[in-house]
Amino acid sequence: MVTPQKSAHAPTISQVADAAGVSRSSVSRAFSKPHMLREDTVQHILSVAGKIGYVPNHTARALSTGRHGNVALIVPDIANPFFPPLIQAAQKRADLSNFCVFLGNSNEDRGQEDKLLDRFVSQVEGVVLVSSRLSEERIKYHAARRPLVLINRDVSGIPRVLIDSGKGVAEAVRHLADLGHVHIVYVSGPRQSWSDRQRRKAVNEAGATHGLKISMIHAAVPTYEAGRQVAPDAVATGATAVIAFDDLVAQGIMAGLAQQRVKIPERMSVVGCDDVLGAATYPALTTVSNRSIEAGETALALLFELLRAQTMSDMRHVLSTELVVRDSTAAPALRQLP
Amino acid sequence: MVTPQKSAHAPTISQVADAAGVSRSSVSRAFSKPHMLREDTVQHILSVAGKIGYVPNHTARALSTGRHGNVALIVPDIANPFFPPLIQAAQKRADLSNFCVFLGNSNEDRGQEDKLLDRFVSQVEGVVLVSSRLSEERIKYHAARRPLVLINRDVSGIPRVLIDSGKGVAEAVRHLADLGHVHIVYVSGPRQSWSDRQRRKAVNEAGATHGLKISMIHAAVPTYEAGRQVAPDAVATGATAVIAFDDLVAQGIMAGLAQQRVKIPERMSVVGCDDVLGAATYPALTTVSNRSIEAGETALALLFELLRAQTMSDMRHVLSTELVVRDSTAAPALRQLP
DNA sequence: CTGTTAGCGCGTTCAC
DNA sequence: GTGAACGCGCTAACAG
Repeated sequence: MVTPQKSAHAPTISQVADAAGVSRSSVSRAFSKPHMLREDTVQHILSVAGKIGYVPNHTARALSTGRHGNVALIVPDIANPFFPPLIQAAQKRADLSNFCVFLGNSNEDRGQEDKLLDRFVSQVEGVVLVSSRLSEERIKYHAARRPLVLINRDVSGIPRVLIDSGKGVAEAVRHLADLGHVHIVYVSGPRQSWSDRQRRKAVNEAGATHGLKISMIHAAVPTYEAGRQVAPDAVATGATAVIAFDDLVAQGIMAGLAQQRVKIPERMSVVGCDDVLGAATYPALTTVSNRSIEAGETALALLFELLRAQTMSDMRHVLSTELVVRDSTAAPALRQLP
Repeated sequence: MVTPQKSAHAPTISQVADAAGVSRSSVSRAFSKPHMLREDTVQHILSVAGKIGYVPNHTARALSTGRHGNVALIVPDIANPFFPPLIQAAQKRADLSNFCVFLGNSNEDRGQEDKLLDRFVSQVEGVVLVSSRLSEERIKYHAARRPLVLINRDVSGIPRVLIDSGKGVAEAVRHLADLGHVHIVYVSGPRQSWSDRQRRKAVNEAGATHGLKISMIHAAVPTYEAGRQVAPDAVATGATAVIAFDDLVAQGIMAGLAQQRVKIPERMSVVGCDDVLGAATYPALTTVSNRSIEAGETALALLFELLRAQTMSDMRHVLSTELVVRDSTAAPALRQLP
């Protein structure tokens, strides 16, 4: 039998005070502002507290100070491999400042995101919204209630960290042009995605610069399966190289191509985005770095700065990306066999 | 400029009371026990509250009631694809009961895990520990402070949810035996892992049952890279099939084999575990299902039951697994070409 | 340096 | 059905 002693009330500050023969404020200080007490009284109090098994009550402290030592981190889909490293980094950074993080999963749903925010607001000091699906209006509403930092969402007036995949994608286009490709296809991602807009724009612009023909195909959702399904369409465009919205889609495309016996990279070059797969595909995927870890760290650093300064000029931190060349790209076959 | 109005205090229950011309207790009741008030006064209070923008203060309520509406979920490595679905499921289940979840990442470090627990204890009503690295003693200590449920850790007396991969692994061995394999190799995972012990035991026992020769190889960490590195060793054993600790290792092995031009499944069959990759490998990986989603749901259901009942008989919920046959296993080549 | 006095915002007795 | 008083555990003034 398990009998959690909920009733066996945890020791309070008063009990420690009595046992140590001091006032409650002294006990409080011994824990939060030891430098205000004499060295030996601190030791005495701490030892008595330890004996009794006293642990400061976080909730009571928060009610009194308004400081909870918690931040909220909301992502659209924790199962998407893009986010875990970001979350981990954010967590690590928070821990450094002795903060705990509430993780929220909006499930790509703005209603859910709104609801989470409401539930969190009264127990956190700040919020980080990653790839928010909220309207600008709602974002501003929440930002007015609590310090708030955005990742991969560009709302002027709200501190934000942007991963600019544009540069990396442009490099990818150039890389392909250098290899001798003259026709490439971009497989786009979610319409509402800020990132997709960046990438599409970069493909078009860089394509124009290098005089390439650009085709566009749309993958409804950024998943392996969606990628697999559009693979034939990609081949049908006549392009000799494909740039996918992200690595998952790229991986699906590679599988689809393999099914059709289209050799990679000989007959078709493939480029991913976000580098979430590492070299774990075969052939190893050429992709665009993501810097999501730095994004997580930076967002929290920004948030803590906001908390400290109480005010902050319109911050817009952009992280650049670059191409990571592996084995899924090569010169097009036709050029090699003149 | 951004100026979060920390000082623009959120509306309190008193302000609502004044504005609505009722006492504070009435406002309190309107939110927590509406049935104790007349229908129209509830409506009135609620509408006034909405107009003012009042939101009940979670912290104050928790201090008063001892109920926070939060649970802690601690995992060893959020970036391991095994956990996100579990976390997501747990979150969904918690949301159903209007609970928020604190996510903790122990980073495979028991010290960190202990520290997280201490930080969480005073702001959560219960805890779920996934694949805990803590000693039994510490687990029992924490379980005595708060209702606690374990996932993939078997400590008698503590409610626990176990994913028994043993059955699925046994099926895998049998599957290979049926295909005609007579010598297989198991690539093991972390020594401290409860799951690895289950799997190794199952391989040995099922191997004996079917009269197979079993070799053992150890991958220091369960990663793609570790798998890739041991691939040659797996070939060197002379086995015609390999069962890997998990899908990541299996994927690494597949890459390593491909480098050596060892065809899969013709020259070597590969079986993974946990089914975290879906069919996203090429060839699609035969693996053992994981049921981590149910584990997450069940653990939270158990926890809420514990919270409700205040006591619970020694619960040990085990989830069985099964083999998922895809394309990475086949009859050994030697048998096919007599 | 240390003790005293007020709250933080809310839920919960009790009377009315 | 509704209001007044008290307490949850702690910290922030203010004394001394």
